[in-house]
Amino acid sequence: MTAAEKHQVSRTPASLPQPPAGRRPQKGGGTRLNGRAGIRDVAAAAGVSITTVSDALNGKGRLPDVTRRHVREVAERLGYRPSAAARTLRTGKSGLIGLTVTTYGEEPFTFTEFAYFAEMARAATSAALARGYALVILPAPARHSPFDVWANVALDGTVVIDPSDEDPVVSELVRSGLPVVSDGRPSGSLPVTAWVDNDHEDAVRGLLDHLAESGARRIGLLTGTSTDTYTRLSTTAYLEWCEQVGQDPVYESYPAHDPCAGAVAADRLLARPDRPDAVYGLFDPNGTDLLAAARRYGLRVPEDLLLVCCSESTVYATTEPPITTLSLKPGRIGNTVIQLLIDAIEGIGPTLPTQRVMPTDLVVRTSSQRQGARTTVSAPRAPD
Amino acid sequence: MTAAEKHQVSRTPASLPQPPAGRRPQKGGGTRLNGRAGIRDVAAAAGVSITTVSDALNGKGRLPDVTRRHVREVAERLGYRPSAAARTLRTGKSGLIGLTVTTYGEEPFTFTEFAYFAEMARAATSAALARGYALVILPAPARHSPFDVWANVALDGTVVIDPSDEDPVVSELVRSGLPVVSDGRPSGSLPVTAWVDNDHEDAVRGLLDHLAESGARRIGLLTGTSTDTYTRLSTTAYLEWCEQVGQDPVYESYPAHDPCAGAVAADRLLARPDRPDAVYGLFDPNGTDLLAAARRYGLRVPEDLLLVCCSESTVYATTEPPITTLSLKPGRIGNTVIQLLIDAIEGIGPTLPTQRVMPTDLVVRTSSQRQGARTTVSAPRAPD
DNA sequence: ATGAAAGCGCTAACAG
DNA sequence: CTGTTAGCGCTTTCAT
Repeated sequence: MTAAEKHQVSRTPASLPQPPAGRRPQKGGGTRLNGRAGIRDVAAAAGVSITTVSDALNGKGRLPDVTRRHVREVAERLGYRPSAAARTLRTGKSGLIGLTVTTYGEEPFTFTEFAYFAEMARAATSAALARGYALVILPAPARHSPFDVWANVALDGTVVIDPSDEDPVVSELVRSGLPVVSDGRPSGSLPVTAWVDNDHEDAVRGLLDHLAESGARRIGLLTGTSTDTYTRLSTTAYLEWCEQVGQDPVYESYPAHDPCAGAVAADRLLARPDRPDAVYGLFDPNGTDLLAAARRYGLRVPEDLLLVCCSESTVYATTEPPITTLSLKPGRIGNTVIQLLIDAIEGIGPTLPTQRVMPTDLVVRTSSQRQGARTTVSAPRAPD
Repeated sequence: MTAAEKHQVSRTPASLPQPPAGRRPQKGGGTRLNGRAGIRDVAAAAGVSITTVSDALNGKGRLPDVTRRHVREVAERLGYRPSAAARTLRTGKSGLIGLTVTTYGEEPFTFTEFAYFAEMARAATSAALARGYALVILPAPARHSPFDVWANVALDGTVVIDPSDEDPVVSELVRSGLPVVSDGRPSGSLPVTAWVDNDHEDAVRGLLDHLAESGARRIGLLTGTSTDTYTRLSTTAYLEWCEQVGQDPVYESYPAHDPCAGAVAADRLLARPDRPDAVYGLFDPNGTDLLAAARRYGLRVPEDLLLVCCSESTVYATTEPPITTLSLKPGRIGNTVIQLLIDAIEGIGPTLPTQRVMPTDLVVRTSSQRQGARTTVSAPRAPD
């Protein structure tokens, strides 16, 4: 006698059967699952076994087309929806990818706050969906958040945007064997599965060259006080470039996540005795702030001051004048991050770790083109 | 050593006698779970049963504090992470909430594309997280799209932004018993669990009054050709308002999801023989487009033309001149939607259906304040 | 106070 | 080709 038979119980509706051995409802019978049909209901209704149902629905076995079609029909008729939870438990794959962005400052949740994140997230979501995965938005690991949402979600992998040094959650995830791909080089020695980042140094050099082409003699930098790799690499590249062309560095730093501090720093930069005749701002709002500051000091852009900032915002196309921006192409990054992650999840691709450096895009507008400046482009620097 | 140690010693780890049928693999034994510790490993290591482990970790049973602490310690030491999949399967709750936005036009995925969605999603994510849920971004159900993703994720409920008429996925979800809360009144007879929306009619009346206060004699409208409730309600309110004050309606419609069409429509509106001296644009980009069109026709804002548009974008604070905007307060909506949905999921609150109408916010800037116009604000209309 | 056992619904070996 | 069976790892009565 099989276990099933042993547990078999008559489907007497209201009668209270004695509780011994099995309370299992009849196998082919009643509707469970919170009123919805389960795989066994479909099997019964279609007159096949649950295996056949599973195979028919997943295109797995080598069933005759008739059976397959029939089962699918019955399933449809019963409004059968397979339980994702059961499938996940069984297969160990949830089809879910976590997406986290490190929050700066006091803000609880800065997702979509900045054009960069918004676009990156959009692209990532889209790319994941295209490969059959969905994204779960998860909070940056605040120290001891109330619910540990992280623990309650079955993830196949995680994307981390701008992981901070030694991020505890990331290490934890990696240690537990979950693939983690980061947008931005991991600072410290975070052992991510892979990372994607821009070639920030190259971008800065290119844009400084562009400003110099436009006639800039002294280029200033608006940078951040934080130690993330973006800020660090960009600033270093600036300093090196200055040294190379023999210009004294002129820069102001401020805490990048403080919106007011940026405006103040922009002002400070233009108030200096060694006022630059061109400025590159590392952060999105710098363009607006610098423009405002320039106005206060009666500086015309681009006649008296050339301006470039790093931003994904479209507003700089319509400012007065339009401002040249460096785009990090977050969409491309989001897409790449997801491809890498899913490859890792599915065991495709190299056995890691992988890193991908993506190009940036300088969108040249009026603010960086001085009237009468040469428009020829200098030959690319020789690789040294 | 500690009480824990004592506990462990007194609890002689019962070497299990051979189970009757002997089919079951060793219960307290080896490490499964893809190399990670399972609840049974913890139980064995702590010298207790898996029940006790579960209770200890979930704060459920009435265990002595010592046991609880001991179990937690052991779990921590083994790096035990409970399987979310198993928990979900067992409890029927995943802690996951779906978030969908109906896509317009051909775009594959417009999530975060518009400031409204971005902010709404941000707030919703934040609110969900605060109550222990995470959001899963899901694609709008394109006609016969890979429905797969929807079927492969265990959802406790879903948020739908701007559901289209008779959205098949929504009906399907509702039919299968899943709570669905929509942002925006469901068009047609979509049987959502609850919905949240702005009082669009009131908003339009208020803003038209404001324009009239500022001296507008003929207010034009830039509206959409689509039939969604937002467009419909706003347009109707406009027409009724016109009738009420005895003004001939002056409006242009265009397909709202087409970015170029908006600029053209703005131009058309200002090119009319019965050119309005004030315009309200229903969609985000209308402000910029109208400003550009006004410039082309040599109209000064606000001297010759008053301008208001519905937008969440911050750019209108810094345009020349700054433009008055109607904010729908997407953050508030996102938060409310989530509260309603989680209440429904957890069985709190009214037995539905619920609907919540949220106020809007007119951010008055230069573009709607004609020089010399009265600045007093009319008393709010009495509730009728 | 603690443990044994029964599954949640599904998929994957392995028999027939 | 199709069915039987054994769990995936956890929560939960129920019995001790």
